[in-house]
Amino acid sequence: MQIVPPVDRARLAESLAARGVRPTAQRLKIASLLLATPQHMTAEQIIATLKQAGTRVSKATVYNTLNLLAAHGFVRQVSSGDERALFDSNTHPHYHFHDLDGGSWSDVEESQVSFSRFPEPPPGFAVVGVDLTIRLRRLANK
Amino acid sequence: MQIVPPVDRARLAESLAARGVRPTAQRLKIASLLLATPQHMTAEQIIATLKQAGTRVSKATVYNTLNLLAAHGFVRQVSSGDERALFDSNTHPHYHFHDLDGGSWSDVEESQVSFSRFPEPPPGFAVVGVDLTIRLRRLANK
DNA sequence: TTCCTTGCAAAACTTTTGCATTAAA
DNA sequence: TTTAATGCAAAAGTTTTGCAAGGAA
Repeated sequence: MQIVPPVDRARLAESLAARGVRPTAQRLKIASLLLATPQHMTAEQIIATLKQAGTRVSKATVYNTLNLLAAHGFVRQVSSGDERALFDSNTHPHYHFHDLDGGSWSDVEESQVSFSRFPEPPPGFAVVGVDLTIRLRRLANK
Repeated sequence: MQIVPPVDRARLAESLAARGVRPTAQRLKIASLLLATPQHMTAEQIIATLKQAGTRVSKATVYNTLNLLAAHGFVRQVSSGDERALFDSNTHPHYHFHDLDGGSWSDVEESQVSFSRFPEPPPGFAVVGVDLTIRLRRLANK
């Protein structure tokens, strides 16, 4: 199995450069892998996937790159509830389903949720984001 | 400053025993500290607070106790978004404000939020919980 | 050249575990 | 006395950092 990310490397390189991020080979590999589809991956999964594809990128570089991509808004870091950080390639506003049995995450489009009542932020504060995670369990099929 | 938790130790001991949890001195100290008011603490904060009050409880015991209390529903573990786990002494259904500048967390009552649109879980799954975190930033006071 | 990035190993952190000792039922 | 909990240190797991070597501007 070969990895052929449907991401335009040239365009990606431009985006990175436009933010002052030097588009190195390693960064392009990591970014195009993660951005290939809307998905959620841990650093470890990225390292494993790259290795499987014959690309060896050091752990330090993967972590540094993920933090860098997150800092510039190319990916979003999600609190997995477990121990390790998840990186989400969908940077549009959206929410999550979290399958507590299988551990997997999937996206819920923003339009699928609306609030008829929502609290005012405390004085002096502004709302800058809303994280909504819907926890799921598999139904017992009897 | 001395710690005098407004928690009835005898009643707390009963609650623990009722769940088959042996109410040891260390467990009562940790639980009464955390349950004194609705609050959010890390394991490290609990260790530090106990130490400041002259009580020395081992790290292992604090972690074990927090996991035990969480398993029995006396506290709830929250994904802090940072690295370390937060333990929330408010076990009623509720949501959170998270001050990204100060790092502090506060509660939002369940009644403060309602949904006029909410997604169906995928087939074969049931919704077992909803985590909502409203991220805040301090307004620039010009 | 000069500055930035990579990779490796080691360090830092948080949390868990093994095991002898101690406390609770 | 029997079973379970504590404390210590060491282990485990994830993420960061220091630094020499390599690559881009």
